[in-house]
Amino acid sequence: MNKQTQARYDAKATVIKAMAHPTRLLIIEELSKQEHCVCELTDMIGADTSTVSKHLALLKNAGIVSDEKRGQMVFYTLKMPCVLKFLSCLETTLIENAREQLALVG
Amino acid sequence: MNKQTQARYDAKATVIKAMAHPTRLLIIEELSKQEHCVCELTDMIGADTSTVSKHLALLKNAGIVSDEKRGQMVFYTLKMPCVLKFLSCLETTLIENAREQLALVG
DNA sequence: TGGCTCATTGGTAATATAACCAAATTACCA
DNA sequence: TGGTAATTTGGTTATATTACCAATGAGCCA
Repeated sequence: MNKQTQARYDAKATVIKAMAHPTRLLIIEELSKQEHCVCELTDMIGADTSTVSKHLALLKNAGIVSDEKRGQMVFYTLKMPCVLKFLSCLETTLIENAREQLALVG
Repeated sequence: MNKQTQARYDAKATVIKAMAHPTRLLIIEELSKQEHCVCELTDMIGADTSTVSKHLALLKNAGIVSDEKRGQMVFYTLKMPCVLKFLSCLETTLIENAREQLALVG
């Protein structure tokens, strides 16, 4: 395979990998409604602050969210709204898949 | 967090995780053009057959592709066309991100 | 300044992923 | 039936991911 083509697949995979975690999906969906500081997200998620911070750093690195420091707090915003369409398509597909499974069973 | 909500995030993450690999993205894009047998995909990818087979099993398990055996060969088909829209949105975002990076430098 | 809160970074251990080789399975055909 | 090709499965090793704790950095205010 072409080197440039490979690089493009790698770049896309990096972004998708950043989405590929339940906690980070929750973050994305919450940020799609409104911006949040790390502390709010930490409350919602119920994990250690450092864990949440690392998830956010990963999302930021992938270009999915952006951050802004205001006072002591850091607010995160969703930067890539098109991921939402995908997530809703995913939801639909999951429901369909479940229906199929059910049909197989009886 | 709610147990059911958590389960939904897990299910979505599973599908996205299945996409989160350069080789599997290549497979998805190729299958979006037409069905392919494992041997054809193996040629394109240039990895061991067993490696490709495992990538395909993962995609199938996630409900992204489906397979059909015809003779000795197994043909794979894309089952979730909406992933393509997402990939093109991703492409756009990557270009935008690159432009931003460039702007920061020069 | 000193102490408090919010957030990030470093370290470590447990788990998950991914590649290859080897072996097993399935279908075809001489 | 024996042999060959296409796939899958099992095993192993190297690497990546993730969670938590501890320590650090940054901003606020009494």
